[in-house]
Amino acid sequence: MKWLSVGQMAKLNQVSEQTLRLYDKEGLLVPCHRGGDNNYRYYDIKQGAILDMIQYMKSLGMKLKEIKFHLDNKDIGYLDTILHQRQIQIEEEIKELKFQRRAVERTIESFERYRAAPSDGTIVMEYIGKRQMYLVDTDINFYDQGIEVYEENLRTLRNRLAQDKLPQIYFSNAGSILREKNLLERNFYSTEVFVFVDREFVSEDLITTIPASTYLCIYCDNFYKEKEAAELLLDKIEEEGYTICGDYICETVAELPVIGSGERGMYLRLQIPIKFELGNL
Amino acid sequence: MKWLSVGQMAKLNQVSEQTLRLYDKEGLLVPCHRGGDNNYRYYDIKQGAILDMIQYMKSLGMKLKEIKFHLDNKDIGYLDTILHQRQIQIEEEIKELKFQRRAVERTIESFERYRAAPSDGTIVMEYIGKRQMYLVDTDINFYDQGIEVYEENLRTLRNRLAQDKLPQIYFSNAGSILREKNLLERNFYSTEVFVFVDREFVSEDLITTIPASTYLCIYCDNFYKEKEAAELLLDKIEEEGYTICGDYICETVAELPVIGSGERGMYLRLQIPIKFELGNL
DNA sequence: CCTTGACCTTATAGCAACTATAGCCCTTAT
DNA sequence: ATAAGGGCTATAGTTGCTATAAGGTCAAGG
Repeated sequence: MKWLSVGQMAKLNQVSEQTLRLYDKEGLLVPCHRGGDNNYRYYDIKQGAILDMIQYMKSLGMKLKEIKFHLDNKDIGYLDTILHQRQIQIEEEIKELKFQRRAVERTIESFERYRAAPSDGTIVMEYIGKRQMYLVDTDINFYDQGIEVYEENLRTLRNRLAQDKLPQIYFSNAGSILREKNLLERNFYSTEVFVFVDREFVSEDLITTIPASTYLCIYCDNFYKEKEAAELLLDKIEEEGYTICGDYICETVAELPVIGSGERGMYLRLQIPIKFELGNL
Repeated sequence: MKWLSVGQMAKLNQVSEQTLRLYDKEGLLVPCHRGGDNNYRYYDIKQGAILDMIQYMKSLGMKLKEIKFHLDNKDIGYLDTILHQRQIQIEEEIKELKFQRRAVERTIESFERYRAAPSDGTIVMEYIGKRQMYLVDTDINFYDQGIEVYEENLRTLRNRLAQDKLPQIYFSNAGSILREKNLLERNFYSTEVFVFVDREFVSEDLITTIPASTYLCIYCDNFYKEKEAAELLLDKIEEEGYTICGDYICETVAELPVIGSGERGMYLRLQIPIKFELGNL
């Protein structure tokens, strides 16, 4: 029967010596012998089985103290319970990661769109497919009062998002909606903010769908210029004789991490859905 | 322009006051004003945008110091890099979790099989389907030298498993194989240990496949009784006139967390594949 | 005017599972 | 004699908070 020193035991089991000393101190894995004079730790190779058990339990998300309790009490039924708990936990973690994956993808797309986007003030016609949004009506018109109130509305949106247990990560692409009726009157009155979401990740009843349409869009790099840019857009629509056929959407194409002024650095795409009079075709 | 106190800012943004104070101290989010006399922190609601950014970066797996560096340096390209890194990382994490999910499932099954298993010494005939294993030849015969050498072989297996980047979690169901040639001569000589793995999770070239077969099995609750039990099995096969048609497998049905003696608590299923002579049908 | 309670301040310790470092001992080989 | 290589213990650092203590501030009511 040969004994192993900490170093040997550590190498054999791919853990650090420190870890073994810690496990000793915590009573998780006490070396089977201590050198009488030099006080060295000596392990039996068979103790590797305990180390396996510890690592297995650790991978199940158990804490060292739980593991110790476990090894001390040799309670087999308990492990079974933990395995089932862990199974549920794993499902949740996978779901969460899939959420995140989509959100990161979305952000990358958004950056790409930002890079490829026309410069500030450009007016373009774009066809935009059907979109889903998570919409919140805050009952507070932010066009009246400037960015503070808009921020407050965003907080509300965020909190609702949390309430409905949707990932905060969607929050990186917020926007606002101005209803057709107000738009036609050039009455900038909106109390509704939203984030775009994915149909497959969010339950039906929380979603508002925006139909596909051709939009006349203007790009805008500053929150304060939104109204002005939107007016330009409306002028253009009148000039060309297009017909507005839905709500105005102010979409944050990219939220920039550069917040020099202490305010959001935004790149906006303002969108008005239009259709053409027969004569224009 | 109204200021928010820590408490208000915290409530509005769903973080704790402590967290805000920490971010202040670390220079991540410094309140825009400090009350002259009372030294209270006062935030501008617009600073919520920075908090959003921080939380977003945090969700991307960045550390506070990295985030600070980032906010200080306003480096937009870097964020893009991080997003791509995070994407890869998420993929890996999902893969790892799927691995784990399967492994936990496997362990639960294994417990169930243990509970339903015949008692020690029972001989049963069982049909067992095709199985995949990750096999390692250690060149050291453990039947010669007892459990220490077997343990050493398991260490080798584990290290190879790690080398090939397979999840350690498979390790909970190890076993050994005794080749047909040696089996027929009742020569207990084996240098090969294995873990069962799932085809879909492990690349082809690392896998050894065991064909489906009818097996004569004996159950055994102790490592030291393996040889003896296996002899009984061989006796039975001779007695019944069955023909051995493959390698002997010693499978750990359940590794018990109960390690009173400091040794592995095992429940083994010893398996010998057989076919029937025509006359026996 | 004083108290009460809600709110703010700072500083310090705790968590979890290690890792890293310092300061020391012992053995063996050069 | 000394240097290398192992071992020992004790302590501090890591990360992003949370919790607590001990005290200052503020608005309202008796």
